[in-house]
Amino acid sequence: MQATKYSRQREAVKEYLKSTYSHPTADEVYDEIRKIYPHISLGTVYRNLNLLVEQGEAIKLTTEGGSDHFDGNPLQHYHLYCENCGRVSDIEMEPMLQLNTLAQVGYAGTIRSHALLFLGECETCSKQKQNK
Amino acid sequence: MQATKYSRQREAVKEYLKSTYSHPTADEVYDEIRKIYPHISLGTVYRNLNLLVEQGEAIKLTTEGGSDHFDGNPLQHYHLYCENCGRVSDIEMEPMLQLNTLAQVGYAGTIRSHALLFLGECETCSKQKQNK
DNA sequence: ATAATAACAGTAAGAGTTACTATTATTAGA
DNA sequence: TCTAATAATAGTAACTCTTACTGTTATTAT
Repeated sequence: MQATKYSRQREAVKEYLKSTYSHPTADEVYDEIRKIYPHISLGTVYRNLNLLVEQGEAIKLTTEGGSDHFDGNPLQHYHLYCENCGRVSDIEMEPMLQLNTLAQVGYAGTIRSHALLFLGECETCSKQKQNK
Repeated sequence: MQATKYSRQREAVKEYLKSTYSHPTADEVYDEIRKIYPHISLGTVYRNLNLLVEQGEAIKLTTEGGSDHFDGNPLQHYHLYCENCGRVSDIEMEPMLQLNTLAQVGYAGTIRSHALLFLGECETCSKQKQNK
């Protein structure tokens, strides 16, 4: 089997993800980590992000905005995708596990979980539009 | 301004989308339409799919599975993404508009709508696993 | 019929992500 | 502490999905 070896690059990726609420894309993580490890490669960032997701340390968020976003908080919670700036922010709302049950009624397959993404505008973009 | 001209290719794409529940990807639409118009180009399929979405005739579904899926039923409803085969199927369940309200509580930005995607296994894949 | 132009086919290019390869870092054991 | 095994890396190439470009064709209004 494949033992996981320590690496400072992975540690840096993990630390950064755990320290921010910005839900960065792989590219944004790359830009950030390069401040500490200027020679880190984008592939390493992707590999480690995916590894963290596999290990349950992070979550991958697929949006309509092209690139995936990553969240260092693996506890189930919901997000808003800002249709104006593309940023993702946390929504403070209880997980609605009953949605799975409701969906299962009348569905012949198996519901395992759900991904709920709110669409609209983040605080910053909302305020900017008000000032016009 | 840009008047929309008729085209048989677009009509074929629209007809196919309206006639199926398979939630095809652009590539699957391409394969289907080529049976009638063997020289249609993939770019034409993409252009028309996006046009139909803009016109409110179809919906684009972004999943973790790489390519987007398209649905010719523009009325709000939910879907299941099969984590086994990648197919998308309809979930018969009332739209939960109250989710937007719940999310808006305590969120400083603007909630406009939501995308709810169930994850699990479609009927076919569920049954296959039972038979093992 | 003709002229204007939207849409097309075919192809190239772009974005995001993963795969490959030679080198480096980590780790377990002598 | 040195050594051998090997996981992880950097750098780059390749891949998938999607959009953009260009010369040609189809549609539409006159």
